[in-house]
Amino acid sequence: MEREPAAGERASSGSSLNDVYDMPGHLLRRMQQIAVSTFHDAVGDAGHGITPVQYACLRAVAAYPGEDQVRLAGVIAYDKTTIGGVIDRLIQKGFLKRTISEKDRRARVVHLTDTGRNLLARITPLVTQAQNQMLSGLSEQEHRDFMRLLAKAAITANDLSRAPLRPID
Amino acid sequence: MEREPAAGERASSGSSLNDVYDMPGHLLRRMQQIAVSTFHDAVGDAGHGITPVQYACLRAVAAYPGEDQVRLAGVIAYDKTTIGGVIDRLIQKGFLKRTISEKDRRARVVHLTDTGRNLLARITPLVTQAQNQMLSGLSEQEHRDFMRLLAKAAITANDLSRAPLRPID
DNA sequence: TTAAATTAGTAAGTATGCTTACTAATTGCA
DNA sequence: TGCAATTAGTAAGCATACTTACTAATTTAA
Repeated sequence: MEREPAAGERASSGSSLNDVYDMPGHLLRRMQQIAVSTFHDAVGDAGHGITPVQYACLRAVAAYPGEDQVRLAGVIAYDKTTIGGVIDRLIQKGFLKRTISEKDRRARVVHLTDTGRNLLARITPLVTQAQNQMLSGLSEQEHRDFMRLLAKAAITANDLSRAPLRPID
Repeated sequence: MEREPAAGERASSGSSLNDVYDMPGHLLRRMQQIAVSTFHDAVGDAGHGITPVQYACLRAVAAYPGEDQVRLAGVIAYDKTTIGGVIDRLIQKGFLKRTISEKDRRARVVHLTDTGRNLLARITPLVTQAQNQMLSGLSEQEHRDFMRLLAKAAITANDLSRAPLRPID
């Protein structure tokens, strides 16, 4: 009834791409999963239910106040439809405000509220702590090497993603 | 009306964690985004709409045919509620079949169909190609270093995620 | 200068990836 | 043995993260 899988279809214990565990895609998904977990563990109730994506969005608005949604999306490499919903929820929570641009009536420009600014200042140290905890299995030298290679890979592959990073200026 | 952000809240151009771009969480999210894009670009129509997550699930079933959903989830570090939906869609597409376990009537055991096995064999080379393309900005030595550090980080931080890897055996 | 092309944003649809809460089945222990 | 605790799975809810398709506003170019 049930055919056994061919040898090549089984997980190998070798070190080539025969094993899912050796695929960058799998390991990157794992690390992202871990990043989200440690974010929530570290920020906890201090974040009023803020998510990693929402945190990055607040950072982007803090760095570029008064920018429109498309440009903010570019700063952190979000899809424009994604950032719309993220901003909706941050407005709902009282951390952002959105107004129609005076220069271009299609565009909506975004600003932090005082509450949003306070939240950002309050949780940023917790986020930093989570970021370090996530890589605590690496030595300091390994940590530096890893970050360098990760940044290099992300920069050179930037245009391969659907929502590339588009820096302002 | 609008208070300007304090200096510490602006994106710095330095190299510490003051800048979102230097945070592992941001870069890992970026690389995951890139991984998903390159997967779809490489697999294209040959995959019948298969996703990276569905692909990993098929690999897990190929490696461990006849396992139940919880153990399959553990093999690839998926949440058990996530893998339920993934398997639903793979059954819908005709790549998997699910039956009630004879040993434990709570459990559902999963097998590949012939169609699923064929798909897996057909697209695996394309997936491998995508995995390499994603890291094509790194030299061969950097690629090896990166993979070593990525695997080390993922292994040591395994229990920090909500759905840790739980190998069978 | 007006029509075409582009751009900003939203809407609807699908697939992760969690959370909490629940049912049903099994296990363990007093 | 019998009841409590555990376990497998699903359901419902929410937040990314994309896709395609659309409206409205602005730019470009003939």
